[in-house]
Amino acid sequence: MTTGALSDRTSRVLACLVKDYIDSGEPVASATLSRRAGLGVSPATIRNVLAQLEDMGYVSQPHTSAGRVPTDLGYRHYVDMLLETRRATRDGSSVEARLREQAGDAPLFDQLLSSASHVLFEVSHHVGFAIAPSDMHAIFQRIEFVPLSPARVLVVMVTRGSHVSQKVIELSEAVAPSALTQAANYLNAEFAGLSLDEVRQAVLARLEQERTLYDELRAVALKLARTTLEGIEAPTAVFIDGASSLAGDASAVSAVSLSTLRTLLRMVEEKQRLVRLLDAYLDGPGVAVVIGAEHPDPQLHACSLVVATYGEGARRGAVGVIGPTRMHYSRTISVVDGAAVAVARFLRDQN
Amino acid sequence: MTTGALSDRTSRVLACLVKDYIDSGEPVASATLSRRAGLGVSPATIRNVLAQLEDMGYVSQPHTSAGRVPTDLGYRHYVDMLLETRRATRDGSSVEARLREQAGDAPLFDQLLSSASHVLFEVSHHVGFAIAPSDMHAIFQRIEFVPLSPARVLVVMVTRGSHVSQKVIELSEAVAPSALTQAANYLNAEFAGLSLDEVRQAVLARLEQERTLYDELRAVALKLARTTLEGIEAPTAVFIDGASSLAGDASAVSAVSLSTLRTLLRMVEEKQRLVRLLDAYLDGPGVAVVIGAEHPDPQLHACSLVVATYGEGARRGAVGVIGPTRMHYSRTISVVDGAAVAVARFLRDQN
DNA sequence: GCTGGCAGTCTCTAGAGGCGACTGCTAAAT
DNA sequence: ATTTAGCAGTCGCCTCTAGAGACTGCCAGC
Repeated sequence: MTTGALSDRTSRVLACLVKDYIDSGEPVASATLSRRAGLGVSPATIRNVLAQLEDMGYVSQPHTSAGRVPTDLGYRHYVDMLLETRRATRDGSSVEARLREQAGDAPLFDQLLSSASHVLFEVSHHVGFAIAPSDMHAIFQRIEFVPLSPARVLVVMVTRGSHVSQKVIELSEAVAPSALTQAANYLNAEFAGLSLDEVRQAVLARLEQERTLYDELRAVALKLARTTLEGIEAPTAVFIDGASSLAGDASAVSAVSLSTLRTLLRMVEEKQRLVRLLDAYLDGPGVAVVIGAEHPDPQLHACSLVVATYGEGARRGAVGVIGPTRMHYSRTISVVDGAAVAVARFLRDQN
Repeated sequence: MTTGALSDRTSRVLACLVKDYIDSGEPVASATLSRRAGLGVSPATIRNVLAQLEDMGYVSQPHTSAGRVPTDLGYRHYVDMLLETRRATRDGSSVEARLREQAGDAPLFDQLLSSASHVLFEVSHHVGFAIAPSDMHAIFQRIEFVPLSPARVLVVMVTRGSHVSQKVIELSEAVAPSALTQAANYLNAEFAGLSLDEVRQAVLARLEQERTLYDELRAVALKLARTTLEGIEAPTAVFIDGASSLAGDASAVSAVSLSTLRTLLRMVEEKQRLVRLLDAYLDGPGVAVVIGAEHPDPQLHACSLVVATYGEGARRGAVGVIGPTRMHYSRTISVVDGAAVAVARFLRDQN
């Protein structure tokens, strides 16, 4: 028997073991499997099968006289089976309905993502998250200058997806409110629709070109734009919900160790960490599952990640769930997939 | 000896006990106090004092043959002493420096508060928070309409303190972009500087008054304003940092129970809960400390709250720290006080 | 009023023993 | 060759016990 292909019976025993362990959280005994797997074989036979599975690394024993527990590889086999059979039977309608109810009819995209993370949390009881496409907010739509004091200006910049960034800039010299308005008009007329990078370059080019500026208005506008774009990064918007569930998990079993808990909480605080973690998995389409030790970060070896992408090309974002390795994969995969489909549809409908 | 006034020696013993317990986390023995209190009396004498303190409810024994642990009342006495002596020796300069470094030179007020919560967390190693004055964002400064599609408009509203609110509204009929611009100009000219409530009322009044509207531009502007102000609440801005430290606390001692942990985490998620909790303590000026069972919420009986207000009158906000009852009060009070002073100064400088 | 000494109380830890839950192995059955 | 039944063996967990250590409370003397 080669590693890749398990016989039908062996595979079935493994699947039953994983399911049982996910439900009970306790090592599964051969007698239990004999009763539940529906194979009509005795515990002794199951024991033989289990011995093979253990040799191949799919299950392990916490101690000599205990039942079997799935290893990460065991989960992997189970999840792959699930993903295989799912292709036919996806049904995210209930998630989509919930999302609609939660987010309202005409949400901002950010609101939709926030709702998505919330729904994922509520349904899965694990930490839910949603990430906007990285270029989401990178297209310049509009700029506005609000005078605060003669030499201080609040800049409000709207980028695609109705995202609003703000910044206060200090001017070297006073600028009249009317000049600010005109500067904004000029910039809006000239640059709307370009990417932030393109705007940046265009602004610098023109400042260079028209070094001897007759038109003082333009000069002010371009300088303001330059200052505004300095150091403004369109940050990837990340929404996370359900951090409080971590405490619940920790009480149930200490399967999720405290250091893991802290890593996750810190991730909630520094959301960029999550983005970095996910970058590696944002390639393929559909639902991906990362289990335990498959994570690069050793602190997350006790966690699994279920993530699905939405959107296409560069405008690709992700939604997903982070929970303990022992999670209800079947339901979680359904839910995450449903959420991704719903978000994708919203995005399509809007364009 | 009456309850209110402890003799000098008794008070000193209590203070020493509290300090020691805060450092060590373990019941303090009479011998230890005899050594450290600097009173030059034998353990037996200390035992007599402790027996009195126990009668009066300032300390308790976890079990018969253990040292003493301060009760909430004991902490209270200690903290009151601290607050008394602090009046002379406040020194928040290091906190202010840190805050400046963290927030940069010309931060938005929201950024300042966010930095404040972060600094409080870093210095105290407990959960730090900062709350903006409730009316902070309630003065209308400017409005802007960005067309998304013929019948959908993104409204960007700037209120005092450079706070930006946004909302998408659906129009019953298409409005030309130029009309939107003019509407914004009109509203900005008419209503800047009024409170949101005043704006709301004024808009309704004018709509009523000029029922037969010649000026279509005005009609559009007022209707847009009405729709915008519907259901827009200037939410109290709350910043919290350091939730991940909770996990650390929980590992150190389970003094902070899991249900408490969950309550706090949920508070981080639903920030309005924190505001509600604090409302009761936002009356007086200066630093307030709420210890253990003094909290109305029984889930927080294991926690203490150190909070200071800044600003005056209705424009009063708060900064503070939430941590276990056994926290380093002396340092925490310093830090919170320093942060409040720094924020207050920033607010004063800006006006 | 303070102090030294002593008996008493309680926790904590380590070790022993019994119980229960499974497995691995072997030998017989299919 | 596969499956099964039975049995011996292993290990975790719980309880019980005993001993050590840490303090206190109280009493008698200063």
